[in-house]
Amino acid sequence: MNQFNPEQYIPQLSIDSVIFGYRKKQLHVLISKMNFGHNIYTLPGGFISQDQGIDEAALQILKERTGLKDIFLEQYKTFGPADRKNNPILDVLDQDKPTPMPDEQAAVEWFSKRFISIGYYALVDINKVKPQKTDLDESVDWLPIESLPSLIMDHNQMVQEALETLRRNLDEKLIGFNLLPETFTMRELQELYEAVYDKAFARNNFQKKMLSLEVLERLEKKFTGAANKAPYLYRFRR
Amino acid sequence: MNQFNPEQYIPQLSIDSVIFGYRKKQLHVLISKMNFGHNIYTLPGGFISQDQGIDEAALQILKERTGLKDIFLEQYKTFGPADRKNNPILDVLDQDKPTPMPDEQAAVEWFSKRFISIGYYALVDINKVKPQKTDLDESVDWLPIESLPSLIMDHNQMVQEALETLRRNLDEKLIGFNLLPETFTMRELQELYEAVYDKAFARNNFQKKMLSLEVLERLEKKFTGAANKAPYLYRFRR
DNA sequence: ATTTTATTGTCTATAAAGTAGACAATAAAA
DNA sequence: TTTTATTGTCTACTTTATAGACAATAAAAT
Repeated sequence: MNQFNPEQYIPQLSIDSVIFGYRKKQLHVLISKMNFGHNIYTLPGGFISQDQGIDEAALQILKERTGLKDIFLEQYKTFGPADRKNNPILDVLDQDKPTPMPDEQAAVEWFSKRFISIGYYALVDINKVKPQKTDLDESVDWLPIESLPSLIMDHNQMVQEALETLRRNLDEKLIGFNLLPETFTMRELQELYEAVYDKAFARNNFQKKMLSLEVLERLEKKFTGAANKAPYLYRFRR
Repeated sequence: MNQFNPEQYIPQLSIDSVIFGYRKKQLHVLISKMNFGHNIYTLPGGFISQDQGIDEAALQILKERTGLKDIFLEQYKTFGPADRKNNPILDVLDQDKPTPMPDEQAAVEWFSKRFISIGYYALVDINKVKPQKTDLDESVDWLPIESLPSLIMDHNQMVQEALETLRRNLDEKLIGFNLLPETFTMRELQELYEAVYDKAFARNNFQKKMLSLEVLERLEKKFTGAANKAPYLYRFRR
């Protein structure tokens, strides 16, 4: 099974996913560091099998990297300027050093073309994910979106536009709950919103607004041991 | 210059554009009827030259079909289920009847693969457009969006999703003016909004809202000859 | 010349939604 | 028992949205 064969995969077309997680009041993105070249960082991505739909392909990539199969996943934009080539990988292939690629010749041919990438973004409960490495990854880690390294090609821009899409959709489509554990306090929900919009919200009005949406189910109180009134736990009602 | 050569054009990838125009209180879409087969209707589309960015390619297609070069054009979604093939064209090619294709063999090979299409939508002043035919068009016409024929592949769905995108963006991005002539009355603007949302608006409040946006420049009155108060003309201030 | 008709521009009143300030309730430490 | 930090909610105020009303007016009808 050759990854770089146009008979099996669609050439010049890739899928890249911005996988969002939330931890310590910060949005994080799953980033892979490749196990060749020097400090080549990329978004989790892959190619489209000839017999897979694009949503299906994106979901498979997500399963491979996160181990999860029930995931919020949405296409947001396709990126395709004329000069969009994976030069860092080509450079490595040119250097005649061994790489983990099965067929170097096919890889060179494959990557020497310009690529168009369909961008997806995903929202996951960061605690449920065990980042999985593929053959080409040295490591796969959650990095805070505020301090990402320089990514390959236009991947930094892809993250930025995914974030803009998330901001547009968070309120309207009520998708923020995908980033939280099953139960959470109102404060935790607010802190998530503040992380996404990078902006403070008034506590009283935030609570009023959220409760008015009638999508939250109030559960028992959460006694944390802190010297103050215990907050209620909530669950997303679906 | 072969249209169906992967050296020159990206294989398995196409661009299709939903070109919106506005006339007689109705949204219209530019639809081409192909000059082979029977009643094959499609969105204006094309392929991506190896040396063109996707936005560039979409713009070129638009220029070819409308004659306009300054156009509101935006990508909205990419369509790519696994079984997305252009069967109607393949059927015609199979029939061994003459078609306007330059190289039938190359065409068969080209179209026998599954295609992924990047969807764009455009807003134009319908009066400025002279629909242009290509070699493959029998006719290119403005059809009311409410009464489109059955289009090829998933093009009807592409129109529907383009309309949903237009509805989401009309207010926020103030792009409706691209569908109107240089000057227009408040009633004409309101009728456009009503056509897009398929919904009536209150005249007094619509005017108040539009004026509060401070993007309209009030010009002289328009004397139509009608037996009533003459409305002001407005221009979009940019 | 005056009245009539259809439409326009804008005003006011009311309703709904968003924002800001206040305070009692409370879990655990002091 | 008091203190502290936080939570849940109330009220007042501001802004925005919705609904009803009416004078102004261009041209036809009288």
